[in-house]
Amino acid sequence: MLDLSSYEHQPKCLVALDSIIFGFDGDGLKILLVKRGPDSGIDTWSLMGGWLNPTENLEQAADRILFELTGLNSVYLEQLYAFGDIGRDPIARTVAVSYFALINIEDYDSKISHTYHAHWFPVNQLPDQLLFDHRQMIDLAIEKLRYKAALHPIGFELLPEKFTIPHLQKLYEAIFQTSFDKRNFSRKILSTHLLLKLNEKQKSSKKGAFLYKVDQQKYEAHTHSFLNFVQL
Amino acid sequence: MLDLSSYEHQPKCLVALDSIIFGFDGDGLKILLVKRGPDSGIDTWSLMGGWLNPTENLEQAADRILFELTGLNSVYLEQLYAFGDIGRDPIARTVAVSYFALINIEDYDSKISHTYHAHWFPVNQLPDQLLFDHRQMIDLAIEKLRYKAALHPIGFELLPEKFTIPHLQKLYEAIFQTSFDKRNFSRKILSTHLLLKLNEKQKSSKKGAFLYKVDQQKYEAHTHSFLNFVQL
DNA sequence: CCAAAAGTGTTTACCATACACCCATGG
DNA sequence: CCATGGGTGTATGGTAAACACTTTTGG
Repeated sequence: MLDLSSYEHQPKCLVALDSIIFGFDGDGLKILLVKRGPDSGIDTWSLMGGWLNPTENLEQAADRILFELTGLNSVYLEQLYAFGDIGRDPIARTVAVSYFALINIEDYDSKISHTYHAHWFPVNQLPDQLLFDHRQMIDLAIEKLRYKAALHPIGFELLPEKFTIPHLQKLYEAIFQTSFDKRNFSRKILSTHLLLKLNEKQKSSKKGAFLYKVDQQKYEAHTHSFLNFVQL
Repeated sequence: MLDLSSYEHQPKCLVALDSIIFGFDGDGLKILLVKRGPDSGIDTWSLMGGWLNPTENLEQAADRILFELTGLNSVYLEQLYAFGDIGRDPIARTVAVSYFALINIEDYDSKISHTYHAHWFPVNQLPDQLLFDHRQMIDLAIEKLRYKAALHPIGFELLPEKFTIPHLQKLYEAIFQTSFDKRNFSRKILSTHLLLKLNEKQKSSKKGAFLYKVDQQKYEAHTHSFLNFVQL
C-alpha cells in the first residue's frame, strides 16, 4: 500500500462474492442454497456466488448476484466477512467476501431461481456437505443475524409490508430459537413506536389479527439503539 | 464459485491488508499511522498496510504486517471490513481487507516503528489528509471498537498487565468520549469478577491505587455476555 | 495541614419478567 | 357452543443511575 514500486509483480488473486440469503415463510428461518448438476463438476449445495467484475464495487457485485438468483433488487444486504484461507478453494487461490441478505420470501421469484436449482433450507436442516467453507459462512451469518437482531430492528426486512404481531413474534422466535411471552413481546415491540397499526385484520385465524406496517420515517432514524431481546 | 469453467479468464485483483492500530497511553485513545517520505511518491499519512502473500491467509498477513511495524506478536486482532470501491486505489484495482488491533502501548517497539516513520495520533486529532479511503476505515474502526467494547470486555487488551481501576475508567472514558461515575463504574467492573486485586499499589498519585490484573481463566470463558456500558 | 486522587453505600426509578383471563369468530 | 388464536394489565425483583463523604499521603 505504501510503496509505489510494490505494485509491480504482486501476486493477484481471484475475488468472489458469496451471499447468505435469509428468508422467513411464517414458520421457520430459511436459507437459499443452489446446486449445479453433476455435469458442472460440482454436485454440492452451495451459497449463491459470483466473481467480482472490474466495473463494480463489492456491494454492487453482491447486489447483482442476488438479483441474478432471486430477481430482487434493493434488499437488505450487509457485508459479513472476508474469507481467505489458502486452501479454501482447491482450484485457485480465492478471497471470498461474504454478504448476508434479508429478503421477504413472498417477493422472491421462484421462476428465476429455478434455473439455478435453488432450494430453501431451514437453518437447522442444512445439507451435511456444503461447498468449500460455506458452512462456516452460514454459521457466522446466523450468529451475526442474531447479534444484530437483538440490538437493531432489522427483523422487519424479512417480513412482507403488512404483518401481524404474532407473525413478527414467530420470526423472532425463529431467529433466536426460543419462545417469548406474547404479552411482554408485544409491549416491547410497541414501546418502540416503530409500528403503525392499520385498520385491517388478517383473518387467517378465527378471530383475525390486526395488521401493522413499519413507520418508515422513524425506522430510518432508528437504526441504532433498540431493545435487548435476548442475552447475547 | 459455481462453474468450474468460470475460473478461467476471470480478472484477478490485488488484495491488500490495512490495520487500524489502537493504543492507549493513560490519557487518550491513539491510532498509529505511518508516512513514507516524499521520495516514495506518497507524502500522506496512512494506515500500516501490505499485500497478501500466496503462502498466508488473511489473518496471518495482518499479523505479519502488524509485527513488521510494531514488533508485536499475538495481539488482539479482528477483521473489520473489506473495502473494494473501484477508484479507492488510483494506481490499480485493489480490494483491501482491514483489521483493527488493540495493543498495549507500553509493549510497542518504537525503534522498529521509527524505520516506518510511525506516529501516534489521538483519535480526534487525525491528519486532515489520509491515503485512499483510510479515513473511512478509521471511522468504521472507532465505531466498531465502541460497539464491541460496550458489550465485551476487550478494553483490557489496551492496558498493561497490571492496571488500576481509575486507569481502566480513563480508558473507557477515552473510548466512549464521555465520563462515568466512579462508584458505578467500579461496581460494574468488579461485579464481573474478571479482575483480580493484587497486593500492590501504584503510587503515581498521593494515596496510590490498588493494581489489578485480568483473571485469564474467567476472561477467556467470558468473551460473550458482558455489561452494557453505554447506550449504543 | 491541605490539596489531590482513591475508595466506598444507599436510595430511587425504571424496566424486564412472570403470570391468567377475556374476546372474537369460524366451524 | 366450543375450540382456536388474539389481545390485554399487574405485581415483583433486579439493576442502572444519581448522589457525598471519608481516607491516604506527598508536598
